[in-house]
Amino acid sequence: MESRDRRRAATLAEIKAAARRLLVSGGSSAVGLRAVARELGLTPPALYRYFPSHEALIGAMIADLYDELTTALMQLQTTEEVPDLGERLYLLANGLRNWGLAHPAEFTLLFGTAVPTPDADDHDETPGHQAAMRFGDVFKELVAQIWYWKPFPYPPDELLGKELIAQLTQESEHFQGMPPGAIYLSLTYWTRLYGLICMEVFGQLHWVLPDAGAYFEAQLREIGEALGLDCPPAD
Amino acid sequence: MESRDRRRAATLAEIKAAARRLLVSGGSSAVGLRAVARELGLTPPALYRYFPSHEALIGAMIADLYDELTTALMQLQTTEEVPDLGERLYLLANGLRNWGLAHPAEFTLLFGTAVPTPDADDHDETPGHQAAMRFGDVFKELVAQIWYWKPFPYPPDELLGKELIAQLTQESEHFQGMPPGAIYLSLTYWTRLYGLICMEVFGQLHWVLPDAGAYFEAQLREIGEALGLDCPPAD
DNA sequence: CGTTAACAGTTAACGCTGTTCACTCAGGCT
DNA sequence: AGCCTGAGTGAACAGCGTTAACTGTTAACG
Repeated sequence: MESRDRRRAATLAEIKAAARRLLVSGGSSAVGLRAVARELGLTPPALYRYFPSHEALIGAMIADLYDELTTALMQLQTTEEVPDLGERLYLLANGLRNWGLAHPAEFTLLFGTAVPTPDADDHDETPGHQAAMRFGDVFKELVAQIWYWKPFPYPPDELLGKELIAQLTQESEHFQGMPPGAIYLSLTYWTRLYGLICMEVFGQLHWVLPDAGAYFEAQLREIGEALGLDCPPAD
Repeated sequence: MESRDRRRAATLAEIKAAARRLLVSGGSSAVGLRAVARELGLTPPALYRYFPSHEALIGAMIADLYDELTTALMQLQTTEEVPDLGERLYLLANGLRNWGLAHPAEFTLLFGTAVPTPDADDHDETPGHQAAMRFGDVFKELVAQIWYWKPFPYPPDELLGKELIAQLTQESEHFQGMPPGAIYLSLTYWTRLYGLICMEVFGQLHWVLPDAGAYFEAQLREIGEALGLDCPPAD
């Protein structure tokens, strides 16, 4: 006999699975409360035993997607033994890109939606936010590893300005004590990667490059080189 | 007495104005057909005299927003006399950023939504697509001006790979005959700008930098320097 | 000038959505 | 055994995009 909580957890998983299915097949607008209920052979109000609102369901799905992406990227780096840190950066970047291209609906939900500002008063810790931070940590960790394995050259503080240096210094603890200039450079490459992948997944790059694969690789090579890693050569 | 077409054009403008108002105040989901009608004191079916569907209304709004952004950026470069091309790049980049920060809902609608792939068969020329291309041309033009004013150093072809070079060469005509390496560099900076602004507007940067202004300026300085332009110093 | 046709706009309705309330009914706990 | 929690249902409400049939006004044409 299945324990009550177990049954509940099972249906909860089924709900999220159905929601995910609808998201993939029809985009975020297709994942409606009624549609999910229909998918499970339930009546709409039944779902309110599991989620207080439609928005909460979407939020839970976002958190799950972040976690899925995070573990997928981490596995990509650990399963295949990769002693080379350059290879790991390459795997991480390509993994993120491939995930986005393979799951455009999910990617759009995670990265193409404006997240409400934390309001600065109290960091509203929704599950989605926490999962997003865990996702960011993957990159931060790798970057710190690269730094402490072989420090890379970074721009002098004068170029960045006092204010930015101050802000970056405050973030130093989250980057395992890296100097602000190195954090700046890491951030630069992170935003470059993000912009690249967003533009490609959102189709914003089609107008100039029908296939952005080669472009992405070149960018990756450039970044790896700047970080002092040896990357596979072009062609 | 107002001509019939004039009255029609007027109401059409009012509809789009109301839609815009709703977009600003409540995000894209607030732009409903019925809500727009309510805003104008009309009944919902009346709007079908002006737009064949709700989606068409949104599409028209997207096209308008692209055009508004495009002309705003062009005016920014022409009204104030700016002989210096570095200043113009600075104005363009900051103009785009400021527009995005000032109009997050509109920005999200334009850049945070996956545009359906052109299907490669026949470039479906919706008004939105055309307007998006006009927007892209602003950047292409400025970059070409900078290039022909004072060519900037670009990476050697060996670093980019044959395939990418071939793709970029094909786009050379849209960049006024610039060499592929220079197009590559221009594209690099465009994607960097895009990623930077997207991350900031979508709130993806809050987690590491509460105020991305200084960071953005440093990035801009870096880009300007690489293009051989003199930019204002930090602080 | 009078007729006609096009057009803006309305009312009513359909099926859809998220959400709430009152209810049933089975399972687990004391 | 009896109660009670909780999963699930049915009916209903308001709002959504959309369609059809209808009204009145207004421009155009014989």
